Amino acid sequence: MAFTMKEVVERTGISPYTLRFYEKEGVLPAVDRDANGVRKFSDHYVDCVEMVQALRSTGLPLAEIKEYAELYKSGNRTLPLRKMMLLSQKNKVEDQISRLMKALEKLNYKLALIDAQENRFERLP
Amino acid sequence: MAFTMKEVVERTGISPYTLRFYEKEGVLPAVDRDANGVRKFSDHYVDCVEMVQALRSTGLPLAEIKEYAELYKSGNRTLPLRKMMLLSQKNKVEDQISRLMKALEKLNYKLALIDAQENRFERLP
DNA sequence: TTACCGGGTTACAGTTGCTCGAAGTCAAAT
DNA sequence: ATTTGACTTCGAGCAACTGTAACCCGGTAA
Repeated sequence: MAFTMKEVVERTGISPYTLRFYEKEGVLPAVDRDANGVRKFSDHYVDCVEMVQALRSTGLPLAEIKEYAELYKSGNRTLPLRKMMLLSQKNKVEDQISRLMKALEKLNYKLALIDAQENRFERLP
Repeated sequence: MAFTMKEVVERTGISPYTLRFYEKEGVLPAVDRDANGVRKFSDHYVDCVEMVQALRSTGLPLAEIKEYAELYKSGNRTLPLRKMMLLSQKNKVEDQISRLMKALEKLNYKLALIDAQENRFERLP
């Protein structure tokens, strides 16, 4: 199952610029190419892309994602370290979620104020 | 109630660099100064800072926060527009939260895999 | 055949949102 | 007297893209 660049872009929502950028930076491994040098992405590669995307979406810097990828390549010896990284990131994500919830509350509060304000206008003689 | 820069930094967690940057960019209004040109922040100003922080923490670009601030300055005439901005941002925040939840699930899944892996090691003869 | 399309390459400039250092001023505190 | 901690402007640097330029290459359609 080999995907084209276009398909991977559709599947992941990551732009081709970014995919190439990740590859260049070593965040993603070098992609297989066909005879013409055209990238063909394997299922497993797409899984990698999705993992990078997930980590990135939590704000983990590329440098650390790269580190994680390298640990992954180094085999099972690095499992405990990778586990620690994931646990630490899990905590950060939980923090982020609660911060977003707070922001959401603030937004709702502001919206409620605006509603009150609007109703005051409507009640003017 | 006037606060010093230091107090505002402590209260909001925003760095002095960033506060000055926001002011310079017009995201925050010009601050009152004392005779020596030292910034003194009013209660209301700190509220503004917190609103900017909340909006920013949701990923709203500074340009749009600035726009919002300008609408705010223009008075009640702009209420409906501001309401729409807040509603749109509310939706985005909800999206973000659900994306983070997904990322969290993925992390938990990976962690579960690692646990399974670790247990397999422990069971080796 | 020619034209176009969609892919490839390198290289580099631009954007956003900070983050920080340099280099200087000034006033109050030790 | 000196240190502390504000302030100023300017400008560089960073992360993570995002996009442009200028080129190549192979397959398909008119």
